[in-house]
Amino acid sequence: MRIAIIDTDSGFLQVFGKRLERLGWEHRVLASEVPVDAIVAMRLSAVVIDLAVLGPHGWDYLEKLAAALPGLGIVVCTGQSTVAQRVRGLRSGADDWLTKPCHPEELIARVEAVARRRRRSDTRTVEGPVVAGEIEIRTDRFQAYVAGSSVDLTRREFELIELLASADGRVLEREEIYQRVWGYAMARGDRSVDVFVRKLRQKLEKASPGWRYIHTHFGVGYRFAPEAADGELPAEPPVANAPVGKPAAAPAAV
Amino acid sequence: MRIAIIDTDSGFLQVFGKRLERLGWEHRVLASEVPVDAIVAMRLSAVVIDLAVLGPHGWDYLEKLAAALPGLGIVVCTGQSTVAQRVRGLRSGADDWLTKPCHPEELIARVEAVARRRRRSDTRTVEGPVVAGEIEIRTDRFQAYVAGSSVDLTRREFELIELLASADGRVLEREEIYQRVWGYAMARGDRSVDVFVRKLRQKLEKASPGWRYIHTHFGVGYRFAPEAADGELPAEPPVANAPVGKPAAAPAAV
DNA sequence: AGGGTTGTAAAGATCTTGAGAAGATCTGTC
DNA sequence: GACAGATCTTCTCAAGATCTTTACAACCCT
Repeated sequence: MRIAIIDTDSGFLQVFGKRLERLGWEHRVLASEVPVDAIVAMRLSAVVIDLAVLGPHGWDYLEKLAAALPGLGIVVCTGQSTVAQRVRGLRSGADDWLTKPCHPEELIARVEAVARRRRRSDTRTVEGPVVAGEIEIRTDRFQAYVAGSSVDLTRREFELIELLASADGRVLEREEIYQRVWGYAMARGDRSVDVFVRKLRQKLEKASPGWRYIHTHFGVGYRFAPEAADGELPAEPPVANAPVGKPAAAPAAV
Repeated sequence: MRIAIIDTDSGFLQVFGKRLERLGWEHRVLASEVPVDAIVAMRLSAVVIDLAVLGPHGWDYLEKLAAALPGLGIVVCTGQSTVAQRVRGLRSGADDWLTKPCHPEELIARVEAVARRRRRSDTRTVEGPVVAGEIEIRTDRFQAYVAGSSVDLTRREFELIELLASADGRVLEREEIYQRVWGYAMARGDRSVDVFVRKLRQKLEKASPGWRYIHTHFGVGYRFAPEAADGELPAEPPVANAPVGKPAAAPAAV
């Protein structure tokens, strides 16, 4: 959840900001009017605006903002107001109007409610496809491709490779993998993860021979990292945290 | 605009009702709790609820309603309440919460704001005809054509193909399809989507043999992509998602 | 060398989908 | 208001995919 707050009321900002921190929402405070284009660039879920900060042309701004970003949630949180003002604000494109002083929890709940609606429209954030080695992982198709042709992964296989690939080179333990792909705790002695890693390796090997993608870390788990089979490492910068025990590729021989 | 009001406060109902008449909104007053299914059948844009009327299990009702009709606007308009209650209501699925006594104009503006947000999701903008493979989808006529002659799709069939085609190659899960075509949440075990996909395939096959349009993604859902049956792919760019609404490659074949 | 880990394979269980068709519902007409 | 036709739902069955489990071999580390 990414939101921006256009306000200058330091007390309000402090209380609200603290709450947002705790929720882990990315947020940004804007002390004054910001060009609509800039707001567009921020890719926000919602904005909280105190119309008083914007002065008389706040109405204008509201309309422009709403028109430019029909998917953006707009919550006006401002001081005392008349019914006519609130109606005007809502008609201008605001999704909600809250009067200060207000409880931060209520503001958050209202922002959530507004964003909930919004989310439904542009479901599934169109993320750029992830590319690793020769394979390309496309979340929007639940499938991986090599040179444009499908690797024919099943649902579980796809979710597994997606998880591994998104771990960005870290080693993932079986428990964690299971938990995140299957959605519940792994029973002791369950070998499902191993079995699926094998299936994945098989399919990847067939589709992209000459590359190794999934590496075993004995006694720990698996790590995803595209690696040309001939030992050519695709310029992997030595990240700060050296993985437990085995830093580089073990069989770096050759 | 069709709305329902679940309330018993005659004064409020009278004032508000009169205002609605003047606006020309279809509306219906429900004096007590009504089964969620009945609400579904009413095909509403929004409901206004006084939680006090429903008693202690109003929260439950709110949740059920919101879950069954994710697209329905829900505005709670009720007497004095605490912040905690409002937060709970909003989290349960209410889109807005207004405290009585309230000005009817504000209530209307809020219902409008909520409905506006809702409508945004099923954006039915008038776009030029979409062409995919041999078929042409004309939103303005609620019909698809091949070589100028109608494919004779029923309403649901049309809405389904329109949705799939507009997804631009993405895989859509059954839940999402159902939600967007039928307008409410899919019951577990409902096979309607499958049945309609079959009907669509049948009609498309008859009208445009030699092409495959709807592809099954086992365990996930369906994906729309015109594809000549002989394996000729109509030049589908491997990476980067093609811009929406671009028939593009379609006529390449033939 | 030995105990615990992992790779491999295959059988069996489970879940999904395609297909047909009966039943329910809607719509317009008489 | 009853009727006929179209449309939508729901149900069942069977084929097919996928997932889970089990067994055993190969492997790693101490």
